[in-house]
Amino acid sequence: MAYHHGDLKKALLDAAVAAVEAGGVESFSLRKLSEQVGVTPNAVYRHFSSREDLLLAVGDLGFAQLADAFEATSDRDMDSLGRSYIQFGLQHPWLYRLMFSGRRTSVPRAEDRSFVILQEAVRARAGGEATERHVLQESINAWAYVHGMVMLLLDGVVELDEIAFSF
Amino acid sequence: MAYHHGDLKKALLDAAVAAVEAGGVESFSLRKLSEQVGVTPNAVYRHFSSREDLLLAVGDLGFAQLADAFEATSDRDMDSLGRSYIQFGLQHPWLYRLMFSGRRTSVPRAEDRSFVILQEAVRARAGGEATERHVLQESINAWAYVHGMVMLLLDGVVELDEIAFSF
DNA sequence: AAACATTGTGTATACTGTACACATGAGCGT
DNA sequence: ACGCTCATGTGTACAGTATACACAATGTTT
Repeated sequence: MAYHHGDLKKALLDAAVAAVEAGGVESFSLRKLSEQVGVTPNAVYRHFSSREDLLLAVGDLGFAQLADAFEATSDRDMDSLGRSYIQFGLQHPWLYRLMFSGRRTSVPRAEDRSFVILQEAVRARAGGEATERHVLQESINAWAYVHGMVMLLLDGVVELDEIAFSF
Repeated sequence: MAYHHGDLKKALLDAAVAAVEAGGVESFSLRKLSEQVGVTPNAVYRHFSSREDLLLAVGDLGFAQLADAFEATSDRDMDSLGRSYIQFGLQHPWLYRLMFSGRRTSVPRAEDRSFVILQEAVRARAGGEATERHVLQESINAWAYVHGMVMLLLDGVVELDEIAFSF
């Protein structure tokens, strides 16, 4: 048997992301995952303390990807950022759901690159004379708006062609 | 053994709602549920074709409760309705999550009492000369906004005292 | 080469949803 | 009142799940 897989942790994470994106959290199984990677179920426990811990890591990876997509948007006005955000959600429906499934007691924010970019856009639009609290509140409002829109789209409550997205 | 429980279906549904509200979908177990109600696990299958089917019914019940709360709001302007909506979400965090967990291929809307009330509020604010399409779009926007806000609150991303909720 | 730590395997357990055959008893027609 | 029928429950069984614990294989350090 080939012990020492190479970088099993990364392999597991990648496969886990793929599995979640394919079928969602509910269909995700440690055993199936380990079999795919070609390793015993228990091997997973050397790198993650539990299934839940692994899913948490997958979620973090999702947030990182989202931040990447955010940084990659050329025009950093609120409208463009909003569209990027929604696009990401639609491209990674199950991963996005996992990120906001309430597993983590608190989703990162201050440390989050995405939120910083959003706040800058809000500040830019406000035009200089805006209190920090106002910027924060408007950022939250904007986030809530696009987040809700993604969720409604993912749930099939609304269709893309019937929404009028704008700030 | 006491066959014919009386109204087992209702008893199961009630207990299921309670279980979901207590610990969320992931901790929900058919066996624990049946034990609580005092019946064999398989008895459940006389009334629901699967665990998933049962959870779907629980979700529907959640939507009905939400509509009740919506109808109970005295001032049916958008602000009051929005606050009712958010309050419901915060009072039933796990149930609310279940309702928007993507189990149902499409969440009801046209048949939904809540959405009708929302549309009336939007129409009232628009002041008469608004196309139906515009009313629909604004309703969706409003829904996305409050829905996203509830989700961010439930996830602990934002706190109640730092949001500035308004339309 | 020998000792040690890391990272995998093997075995076992308790729990899950659910399929299938059977038992119970309520409500009906006679 | 009797027996038939059928809805609604039980009993048994199975495959799949996460995961705890002891052990084996490998990589690393001395």
